[in-house]
Amino acid sequence: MDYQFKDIEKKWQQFWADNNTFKAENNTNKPKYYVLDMFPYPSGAGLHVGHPLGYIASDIFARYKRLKGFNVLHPMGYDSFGLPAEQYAIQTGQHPSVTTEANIATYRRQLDQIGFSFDWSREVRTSLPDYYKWTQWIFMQLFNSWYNKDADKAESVAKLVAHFENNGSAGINAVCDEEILSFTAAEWKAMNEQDQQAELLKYRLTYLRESTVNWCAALGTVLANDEVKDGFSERGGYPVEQKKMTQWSMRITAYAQRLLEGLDKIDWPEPLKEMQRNWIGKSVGASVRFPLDKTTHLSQLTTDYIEVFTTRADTIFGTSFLVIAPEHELVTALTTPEQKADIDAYIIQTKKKSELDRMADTKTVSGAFTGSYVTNPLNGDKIPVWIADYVLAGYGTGAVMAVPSGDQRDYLFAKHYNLPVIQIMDIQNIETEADPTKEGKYVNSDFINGLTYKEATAAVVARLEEKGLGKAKVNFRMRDAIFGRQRYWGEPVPVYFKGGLPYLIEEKDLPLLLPEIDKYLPTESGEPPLGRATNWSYNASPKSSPKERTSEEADSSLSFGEGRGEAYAYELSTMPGWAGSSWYWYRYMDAHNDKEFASREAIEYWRDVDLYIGGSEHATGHLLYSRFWNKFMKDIGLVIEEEPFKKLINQGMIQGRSNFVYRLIDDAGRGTNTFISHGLIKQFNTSAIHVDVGIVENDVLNLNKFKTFRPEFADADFILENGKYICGVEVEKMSKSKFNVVNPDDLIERYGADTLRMYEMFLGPLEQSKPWNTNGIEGVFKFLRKFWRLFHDADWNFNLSNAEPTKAELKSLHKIIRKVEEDVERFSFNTSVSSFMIAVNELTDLKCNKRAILQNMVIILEPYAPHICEELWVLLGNEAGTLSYATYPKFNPAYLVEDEFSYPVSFNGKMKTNVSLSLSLDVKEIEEAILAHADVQKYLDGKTPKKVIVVKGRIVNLVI
RNA sequence: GCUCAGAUGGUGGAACUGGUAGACACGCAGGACUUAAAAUCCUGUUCCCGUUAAAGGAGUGCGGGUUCGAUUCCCGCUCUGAGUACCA
Repeated sequence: MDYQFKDIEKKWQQFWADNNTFKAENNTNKPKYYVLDMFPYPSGAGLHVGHPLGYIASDIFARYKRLKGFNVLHPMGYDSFGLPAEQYAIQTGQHPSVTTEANIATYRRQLDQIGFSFDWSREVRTSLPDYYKWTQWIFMQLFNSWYNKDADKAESVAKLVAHFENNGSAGINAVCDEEILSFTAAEWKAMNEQDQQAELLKYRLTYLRESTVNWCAALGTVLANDEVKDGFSERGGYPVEQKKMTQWSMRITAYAQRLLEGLDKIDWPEPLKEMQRNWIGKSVGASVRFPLDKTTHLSQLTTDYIEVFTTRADTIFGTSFLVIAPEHELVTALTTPEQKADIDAYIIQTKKKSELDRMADTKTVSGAFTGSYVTNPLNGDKIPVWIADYVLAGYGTGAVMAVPSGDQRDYLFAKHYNLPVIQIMDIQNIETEADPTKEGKYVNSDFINGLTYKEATAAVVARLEEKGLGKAKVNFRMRDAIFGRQRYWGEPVPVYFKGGLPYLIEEKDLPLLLPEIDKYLPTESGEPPLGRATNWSYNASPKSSPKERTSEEADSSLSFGEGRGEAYAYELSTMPGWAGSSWYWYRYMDAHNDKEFASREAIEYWRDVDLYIGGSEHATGHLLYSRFWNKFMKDIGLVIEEEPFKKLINQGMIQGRSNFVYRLIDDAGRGTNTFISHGLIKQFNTSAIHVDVGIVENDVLNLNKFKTFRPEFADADFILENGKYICGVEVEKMSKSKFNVVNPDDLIERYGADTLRMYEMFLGPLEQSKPWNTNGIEGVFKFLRKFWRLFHDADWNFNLSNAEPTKAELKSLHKIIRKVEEDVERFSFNTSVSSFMIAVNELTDLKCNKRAILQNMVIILEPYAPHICEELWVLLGNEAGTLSYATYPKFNPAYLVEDEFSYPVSFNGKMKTNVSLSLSLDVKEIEEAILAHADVQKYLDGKTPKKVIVVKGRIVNLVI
């Protein structure tokens, strides 16, 4: 039989499913290997050819490792809480769980037909109660922990309380809110329960705090910084504004330094690490206190100084004014009566500016003088205090010392408002712009005059510390992560409120189920959708989704919780999208455990992810939060490894490749029904129209299909070139409206899954972004047919010989063994596809039909094209289902050694000739034989070369 | 603006630590088989000059450098893509 991919693929997919062929064991003597994909959000659109790219790569690697004798964990699941299902629910009333189930079914069908070796028995879905039970449980652990800076790790709040009871707040060095109280043990014990809880909340790793959030009115929720792009929501592109709200936050900043340091120990792409480093944004500098000038001031001030953060403490003598953010807490107190009108007007003007305006408008200088002064802490100079919106309230202390000679923004501000510009370096050129140089010696700088940058910085910081007016300080750009969303379709926060303070529900009551509600919209009073819930309940039986829950199961219902305003009520916001994905790789280790998130034994065996493949778009979201939760879980002894993902590969984005037809425009400017081939459009007035890539092959339009593409094209005319209509091409995002979505189902229907898998790899380097182009897929399909043919005779009978392989056949085999091993280990899958083609071409030329060669070929090819290989494996007489655990053939270099070798000979680096010699020669003999050769003599033309260079015993260069 | 990645035939791409640039595939051209088409197979295919064949020259975005030898290393520039943005 010819290669019948449809029958073969269906048969083996069924076999793998029926026999749990890829089920991973938690107890074996084999070494473990954990290959993880970023699990998908099951969207309604299903998979396009870009989605499986990373999954195919990881599947090849997982299958390869299995053949190499590893116990491989290669699971898949769904990140199934998310906005689109909820948006759909608002529009249609369809419960999000129903939409989600349907989408998952589509995803599963599409994934199955590509032939992945996933262990589906470990599937997870973040929206199921038996999963989010543990997401809630981890939230509770975070709530019950604080960060001890002295131990540099998270510790339990119980320990903190014990310390308070014995020693008061003294001796605690914590990452916490700024306005903590200081108290003795006796004072602590004298506090009432409510005050104690309020104080503890300032230490907890997940805590409630009023903060400025990114509010998206259209989505009715807050968004994390990484969910906002250019002032618009990443999902949906709605405007986002700043708003003060009381929100759950995660104290990720406690881990800033460890998140930064950990990057040096993991094998991730450098650009991705760089993105995380920038996001964490460590800057080393000093905080400096500028004492307020009491002669100008103003009784309501509660502080004696303004604190700034600077990375250039050495420039302090160049400070000619101070700028604080318009939102700074001291603004009102600092404003003198004469300046009040100016300041108020400026604040109103700033508030009106949207985030977008502020960004578009970075060149305009604006600000206002408060009327107050501070003094320079080192020389007592009187310095005016201004407000301006180029200073951000959220970074550092929200105040800067302005050094116009060294900072361009300060320079422009000083020029605009006629403030002094003080030169501080002898070689500084400040005629037209600021010069931030660190070269040269200081001038106009008191006791650091004449020093260099290095000496000066240390001297200034030392003097500030001596005076108690400053100290060296490290600042991070990263903010604590907002952890609440005003949405329905997410994990309920396992918290209720009493007296306005949050308390955890009891662990034994987990999970707190997502209640049913009548409408998926905020309440009339503006509460999140969960404000509508009247039937909160605990403890669903495993596997049930909210929709499937029966009334008996819900009989532990509690009927309070109308809203946060009640004396005793549930939290109404839900967790953000990243909650469920921040620990899911541990659940795969022990997916059905209902006692723990994963058993200790499972965690000790699997430990961490050896290889993680996914897109770089998660660099500052999922990948950062996961590292954060992992470090926390390690601190409290839940897991073993400091970093969760040892090696990470980013697969590139697959872009769309759009095709265009060109409609002729008539003299009146109207579109006609005549279409011009792409090569001829310069001669006509045309307009480009997207055309479905499905009716175009190799950029040639199928005219008949085009006529049925849309009714108005039914009687289209064409102006052709060489009898063909050639379409235009452009690379764009893959999207339905551009008619450039290529569906894997169609390709599998036409060429089969093995061809699709190999073609996706053949397309180019895994990590590189590239447009999808189906044009070359035939080549891979032909290759698989040739491979099939190697095992069959002219009448399609399976026909192999047991004869001894020839030397040439063994050479072909061992070349490919070595090549594929090298390629897979360095994730260069595209080049190994080419090497397979070369090997099969060679074996075809040799008319090879030797069992000893071809059985090994089947094993090597299995990771790439598993279906055809399974089929051939059984035809070879092996038991079905044993291929995945066959022994990978061992490379033997002896087969590649040749008797004679053709030495390329170059003259002054330019290739001129080849000389065939016996391989047994040593370097000296090669030199002599080369020089004696007639062709070489001809090129030398009587001259003697100055030098003869033999490289790696293979290449010869003569220097004349 | 800053940071990072990249630029190789008509196209996707290969060349691993500096050592025969263009593997492999698509496309294209020609041929075989066929009544014909499809399928399959064979040959050619970087550019220029030339041709019966040969021989020669140029060539990895641009300009320099190091080296016997550079797609690869160094310096400067152009362009493209990604991330980030008043971060003090």
